[in-house]
Formats: sequence, structure tokens, C-alpha cells
Amino acid sequence: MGSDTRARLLEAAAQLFREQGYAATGLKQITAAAEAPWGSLYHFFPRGKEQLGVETVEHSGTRYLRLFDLVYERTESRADESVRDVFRLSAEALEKSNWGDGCPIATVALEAATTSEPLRHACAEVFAGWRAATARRFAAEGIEPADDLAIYVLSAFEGALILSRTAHDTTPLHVTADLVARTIRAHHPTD
Amino acid sequence: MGSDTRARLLEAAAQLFREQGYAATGLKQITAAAEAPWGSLYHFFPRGKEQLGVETVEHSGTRYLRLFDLVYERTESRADESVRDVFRLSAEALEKSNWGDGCPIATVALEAATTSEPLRHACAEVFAGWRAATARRFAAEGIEPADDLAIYVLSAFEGALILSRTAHDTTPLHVTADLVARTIRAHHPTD
DNA sequence: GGCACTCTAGATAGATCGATCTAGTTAACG
DNA sequence: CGTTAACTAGATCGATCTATCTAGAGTGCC
Repeated sequence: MGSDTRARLLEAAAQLFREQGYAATGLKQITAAAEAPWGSLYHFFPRGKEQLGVETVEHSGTRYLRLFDLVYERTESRADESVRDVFRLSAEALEKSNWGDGCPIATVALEAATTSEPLRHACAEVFAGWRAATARRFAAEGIEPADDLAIYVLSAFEGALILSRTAHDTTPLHVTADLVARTIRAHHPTD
Repeated sequence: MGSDTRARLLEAAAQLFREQGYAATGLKQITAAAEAPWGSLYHFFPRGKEQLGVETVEHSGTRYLRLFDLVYERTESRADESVRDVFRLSAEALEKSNWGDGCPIATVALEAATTSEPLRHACAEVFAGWRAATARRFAAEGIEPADDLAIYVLSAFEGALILSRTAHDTTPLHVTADLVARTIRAHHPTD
């Protein structure tokens, strides 16, 4: 039973969707990258590309959520420093991947916003999960309004990723991180 | 000479790229939407889809730049209020268009980041132009560092647009607008 | 062994993709 | 008028797309 073909397909799809988007990625390209037989794709994802897309978004989403939580759980640093860490880590990953590894959801989310309701919904759920995790971290430190600040951080993060990736320059991520972190610090309860 | 076929093609391409992205939009679909003959497309854009893409990005970019400038030039309101206006106007447009009219550049920018250097470059130039216009407005009011703050505003704006469009809910735009405007206000010179 | 089930392997269908090509039509200008 | 260029119109090409289909290989269970 220990076949990992399905996992490899998800992994390859995640990488390709992240780099070049959903519409530009062919199923043939995914099976080739996963070194998986064509027949397996429709065995594991009988509803075709859209199902693969939805599951890939969920896969990338929870994987990234764990990354956020990992950073957030280091409570020796304060919340504003955690936020800055997220930006900094993403900037590193972006540059190291030759500007390929941006947000694994954003491209698909924009493509699907009006073209595929299941896909759009999956992306919305992922964003909501990220926001909730960030809000929890803020609330745990008494930073309020936690939910609004989480939305704000996520917005700035996604936007800075776009600008940096498009410009091939991490400056937007670093500049935005500084100003966002300052906002969060200003909302720390006086201690 | 007064043929507007070329303009109609650009307009239709801009709308379709904005709604569903570059890769998902076929040239046939563009000519159909523009009510333009297939032959005209390669007459006006002999280098094909990529050339049309680049010119469409430039077209949408300068059109949006004029919109920014229009808001920014209303100097009776302060810079932080102008920023809020941009967010609010976008939220209205987004909702009224059934979540179709997000950023006309972002989707293409993400798709092209690793797949088409000319297209990516065109998007980067547009973003740079928007940033410069915003920075000029800030500098004119003594808000410094103008360039960093412009990057920050643009990041938050782009990200909030993604979140709102994906969630089919303008809350991210409004929440982010409030917090960003507060940051800008805090950078006003004491007057 | 024999049956059932999972997964692999790839041929193939049918549609659509971007791009090229040739005619035909229209307009500009001498 | 005649000539040239601009533009329209669409057939057509090869490639590629998603999806379906059949056949076979592997595996566990009775």
C-alpha cells in the first residue's frame, strides 16, 4: 500500500502552481515532474484538474500554516518580532529560489477568483486559517484588535510578496516588514 | 485611419486578463470580446500574445496611474485620507463588478514572474510608476521617508485586494485601509 | 490457486491553443 | 483611374490541452 505517487503528484502540482500558476500548468507537466504515470493522476483525482487544484491548495495551505505556527510559537521573541521573521524568511526563500517561491496560494487565488468557485473557496479557507493563526498569536499577547491586525499583517505580507517577486528585489518585503512590525509593537499592551 | 480595432483589442484583453489571468485567456476569446477579426490581432500585434500582454499591462498601468493621480491631486484632503480613498474606491469597484475587477496587474505579474521576462518587466515598471506617484504625494506633504511609505502602502493595498477578492468580502480592504492610514497620519509633519 | 482490488501504463479522443498563410476588402493618394 | 498600403476575414497547421478508455501488473485475502 505504501505508494507515495499521490503525494508526489500533490507536491509537484504545488510547486508548479506556485511558480507559474494554475492555468499555465498542464497535467502532463505535473505527471512528468512527479515522475508519475498519467493513468495514476485520474486514479487519485477522478474529478480531474480542478480536484487536484483544490487539494493542492489545501496541501500547501496547511504546510504553510505549520510554518507560521512554528515561527509564532517561539514565544521568547515578541509578536512584532515574529511578524518580522515571517517577512524575512519569505524574502530569503524568494531570492534563493530565483523568485519562484512566492505565496503558494496567491496566484491560484487570483486566477480562480471568477473562474472556479471550488478553487476560490479553497483559497479563501487557507487565507482564513492563516489569519486565525496570526490572530491567536496576537490575542495571546494582549494585542488588540487581534483579528483586524491579523488581516492587516496578512495583506501587507501578500502585497509585499507580489511587489518583491515582480521587481526581483526583496526591498518591498523588508521595508513593509519594518513598518508593519512597528504598528504591531504600538499595539502591545504596556508592559 | 480612424480604426479603433486596436484599442478595442487592448481594452478587451485588459478586462479578460484582469478577471481570469493571462494564461487562462485565449486569443480567440479576446477577439470575440473585442468584436475584432482574428486577422487584425496579428496585424496589430505581430509578435503575438506576449506583445499583446505587454502592451495591455502598460495600458492598464497608465490608466490606473491617472486614477491614483486624480485622487492624490485633491489636496483639500490630507494624504492619509487620500490613501483611504484609494482603498475605498477599489472596494466599491470590486464589489460592484462581482469580484471581477481586482488589480489589473497583479494576476499577470504573478503568472509572469518566472515564465515571461518581458511581461514581468512590464508589470514591474507599472508598479514602480504607482509607487513613484504615491511617493511624490507624500513628499509634497513632508511625509518621510516618502518612498518607503509608498512601498508599504502599495503592498498593503495589493494584499488587501487579494484577500477581499478571494473571500468575496471587502472587510480586508477596509480594515487594512484604517491601519495604513493611521501609519501615514503618524508620519505627517507636526502642523 | 483464484478472485478482487489497487495502481500503472499509455493510446486515443476531441477540443482548443497560438501562430501562419492566403485572399479579399477597404482606404489613401498620385 | 490605378496603385499601394492598411486592414479584414477566416481556413489551416501542428502542438497541446483535459479527459476517457482499455489492458496489464502488482498485491492481499480466502
